[in-house]
Parts: sequence; C-alpha cells; structure tokens
Amino acid sequence: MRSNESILISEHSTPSAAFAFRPVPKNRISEDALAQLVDMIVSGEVKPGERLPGERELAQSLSITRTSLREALRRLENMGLAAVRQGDGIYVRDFRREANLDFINFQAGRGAALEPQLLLGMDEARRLMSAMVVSLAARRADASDIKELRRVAGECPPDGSPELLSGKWDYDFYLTIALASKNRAFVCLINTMKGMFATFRPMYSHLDEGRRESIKDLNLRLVDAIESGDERAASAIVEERMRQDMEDLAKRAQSPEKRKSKTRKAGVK
Amino acid sequence: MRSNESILISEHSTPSAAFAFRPVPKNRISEDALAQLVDMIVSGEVKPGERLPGERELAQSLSITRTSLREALRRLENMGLAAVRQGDGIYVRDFRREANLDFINFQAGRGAALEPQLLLGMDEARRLMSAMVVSLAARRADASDIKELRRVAGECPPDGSPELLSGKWDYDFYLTIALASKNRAFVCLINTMKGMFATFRPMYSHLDEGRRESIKDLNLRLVDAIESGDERAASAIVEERMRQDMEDLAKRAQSPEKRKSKTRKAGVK
DNA sequence: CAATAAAATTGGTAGAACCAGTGTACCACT
DNA sequence: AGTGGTACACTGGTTCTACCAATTTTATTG
Repeated sequence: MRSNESILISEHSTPSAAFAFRPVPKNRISEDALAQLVDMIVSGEVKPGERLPGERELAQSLSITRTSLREALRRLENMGLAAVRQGDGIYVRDFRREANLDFINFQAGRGAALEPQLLLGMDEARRLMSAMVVSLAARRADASDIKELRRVAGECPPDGSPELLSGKWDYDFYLTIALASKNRAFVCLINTMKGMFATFRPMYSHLDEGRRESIKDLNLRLVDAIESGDERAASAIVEERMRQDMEDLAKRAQSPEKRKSKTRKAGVK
Repeated sequence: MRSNESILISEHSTPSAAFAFRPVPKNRISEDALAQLVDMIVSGEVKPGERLPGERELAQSLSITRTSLREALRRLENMGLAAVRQGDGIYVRDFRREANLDFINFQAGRGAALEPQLLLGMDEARRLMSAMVVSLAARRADASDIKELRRVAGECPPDGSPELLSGKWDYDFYLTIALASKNRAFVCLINTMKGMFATFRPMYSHLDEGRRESIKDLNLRLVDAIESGDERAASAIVEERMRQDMEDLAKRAQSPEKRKSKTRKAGVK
C-alpha cells in the first residue's frame, strides 16, 4: 500500500539543507504551454478581442498535443485571459481589466516580471489587507490560536537567510493569523496570494539589515498585541512596518538611476 | 471569416427584451465532473490526506474519459483541493485551510450552498475591501474615471428588479471603482470575486425595499464623494450601508426561526 | 541484512477518430 | 425583398488506445 490517511500534504521538504530548492521543477508540458500563451497575451503579441488559431493548429505551433493544450486552456480561461467557445474559437480577453488573482499568482509563482505599477498596487493591497486580518485576529484569537502563532513566529528564520527569502515562512505566518481571525475568506485570500510572498520578500530583504529589531522579535511583539486584543496596536505594527517598506520600494521604482553601481539588481539578467 | 478584433467579450445580450434569459447552459463534462469531485471533498466523503482512486478508475466511476477527468483535475488542484503527483496518486488536501478564492468563486458561481460561517466571513471581507477600494478611488480618480463611474451608476437597474438581483451590475460598478483606484491588484481581486456578487445581492434584496434612498441614488452620491476626493465620506457611505446589511444577515443567520411564515426563502426548493 | 534490480502502479503525452455546436453561403418558398 | 430551411465547412468537446515517465513496491542478489 501507499501512503494513506494522516499524511499531510505539505509542500516543503526542507531536509535541513542550507539551500532553498525550487518547490520542484514540476514538469508538466501544459504548464509550459500555458506560460507561453500567457506571455503572448501580456506582451501584446495577440490583442484583446482577437481570435487565436484553432486548437489543432495552436497545438502544432507549440509542438504539443491537443490534449495537453486543452489542459492549459482550462487554466488560461480560468485566469480570465481567454474565452473558449465551442464551434466558434478561442478569443483573447483584455487582461488589464479582466484578469483575476489566479493570473497574478501564476505570474508571481513562476518568477515572471510583473509590471512595476502592478507590483505597487499589489503591495498596497497586501498592506491594507494584512492590517485588516491582524485586526480581526486581535479581536477573535483564542488561547490555542495564540499558542500556534507564537510557535510559528518562533520558527522565523534569521534575517537575510535564504529560507526567509523563499517567502515560505511569510506565507505560514500570515496563514496562521488568518486562521486566528476566524474568517475563512481571508484564509482563502492568503492562499490565493501564496505565490506572491516569494516575490515580495526579496524586495524588502535589503531593509532587514538596517532594522534594529529582528523580524522574529517584531512578529513576536505583534503576537503579544494580538493576544492582548489590542486591535489598534496590532494593526499599527504591520501598518508602520509595511508602509516603510512600500515607500522605499516606490522610491526605488521611481528613481532607479540614483542607485548607480551599488547592488545592480541582483542577478536575473 | 469570423468575428475578429473590436469584438468585446461581453456576456450580456440584453436585446431590449423584457425577460431575462439564462446566460446559456454551458455544458462541459469536465465541469460536471469537477463539481462532483468538489462535493465529495467538501462533504467529507473523502477526507484530507486520503488518496483518491487512480485516474483510470476514477474516470470510470464518473463515466467519463480520462482526458476529461484530467481537465477537471487541473482546476481541482488549482483550487487547492487536491495534489496530483506523477507515479504516486491524487491526494485530497484540507480545504478548510488550503483552499483559495478560486474555490469559493467556483462554489458561488454554480450556486452551491456555502457554509454560513464562510458567507459571513466573505461578506466581512467584501465590506472591508470595498471601503478600501472606494477610498483609493477617491484619492486618485480623474475626470474620465468620474465620467465612467457616473455612467455605470446611472445604468443601475431599479431596486428589486431581476437584472439587479443577478449581481452583474454590482460587478460592473465595483470593477469601475477598482479601475478608478488605479490599483490593478484590486481590479484582479474584483474579478476573482465576480461569481460572488450573484450570491450576495439576493441576500440583501429584501433590505432594498425599506430603504429610503434607491440604490442608484445612493451610488450616485457615492460617486459625488469620490469626485470631491473625500476619502472618509466615500468609504463611510459604503461602510455604513454594508454594515447594516451584514448585521441583518448575521441576525438572520443566528435566529432564522423568527421569520416564521413571512417570505419563505423565495423559491429554490 | 543491505544494496540493487526488476516489476507493478500511477500520472503524463501522444495521436487519431468521432461527436456537437457555430457560422456561412446558398436555395426554396412566400 | 424578405423569411426560413438546408447543407457544408470549421471549431471546440469527447472518446479510445497506446505508450512514456516517475514512484512505489517487491523480488533478487551480494
């Protein structure tokens, strides 16, 4: 028999290795095809309202089978990027006003370059929503929630460590807060944004160095605020911290020329 | 040739007919299969961590092909309800803490009964986020945004009309506000919640009757507040309105026995 | 008993055939 | 001229069968 029952579907293996592996380069040809289709759409290579080639021809162009292409199309229309209609064809939608969070999550999850304007917007949304969730958690968290929060907060990797940069810990922490808020809608929201944590954390990593207080200590203080039920104090902590981060990000986005030969964007190229 | 370019992918036909037709019974066997799988999971028929039958067997159980089943599985794992691993099998995940908004949207979109706790949470989230978006819109909307907002607000169907109950107008209005907020992340968020508008609107419909101000007038007033750039006033309008609605909903959810033979839930049955 | 290799199981792809809506053009009828 | 019907080509939707690839299990071997 295979693994059965009581097997948690955790996606982190972390075999105590010092390096953070990719969540698994899960090959799946439909994913690659999907990525190509998304690129075609966001790059403007195909415009909104336009009709794509038929599935047969499209599959041949991508050098895959129609079967695999169709699996990709299901997600493509699920992201709000395309409309597939039987007997008619595949139509490109206006991703600027019809795409949904699944699209953003997909882009962030594969490390695609997101437009600065979108990044700022997402960060703004993240900041506002985090404050909300924390506030709710402060109002409703019970003893077991606090215990769990403190446990996760205590597991926070040291500042600047690659484990922290992976964004996985951020996800765990916010998910725990959302669970404590007793609002399952926020839990779903956090899960939807899962792929984005890995995108944002590295952006602020350089800020962590100059911080007097370690991330772990800061968040432990946040848990204290939640435990005492002080909504204002709790939300203020995340508000203040994130506002600083965002302002810095905005500064860098607006005037990147001022950072001459300093850090040079760190790889990617 | 077929329709090409400049063809908006609008989902409303409304040929000035007095009757509202169904949006089309979009068949797609993978959708049905998906619905069944989702039901199995949320009903607890299969528990988190458990391993489902293989694709071949599962397909046979559902009386469909493996191909169609796989298209359903792609979305199932996309919702966070299952994990599919090659050579291993299909595992059920804990939807209570791993499901995302795509899941909620799917459930709401097909009219599935959502748990009261989840409904309240979603409504709470909707209220808070609406206030945020409106606030941002008040801060950043330009002349053309105001013009568009006023146009959409003016198209608001009369209170209680079936068109309004469909939730489509709510979606259009909030999407326009999100566009005015200049924050594309919120636009995506609204799109993600698209399927939920049809779920919530009917819940509040009975409140519209006793309202002194029609929905259209209320929202036109909201647009005025946005135009004047008064964040507090704008967010206050939606906050106040939605808070009332939610309190009433909570009241009904907690003590539904007090509504004896009054309106009797209106159909469904 | 541990390391290794083979077999069985399961998901992933491929390819072709056929079913089911859509759109178009053409034709008969009014 | 206008209406409705009809046949045909085209496109997505579904089915089948066979095979590839990763994982687990079992048997084999040193």
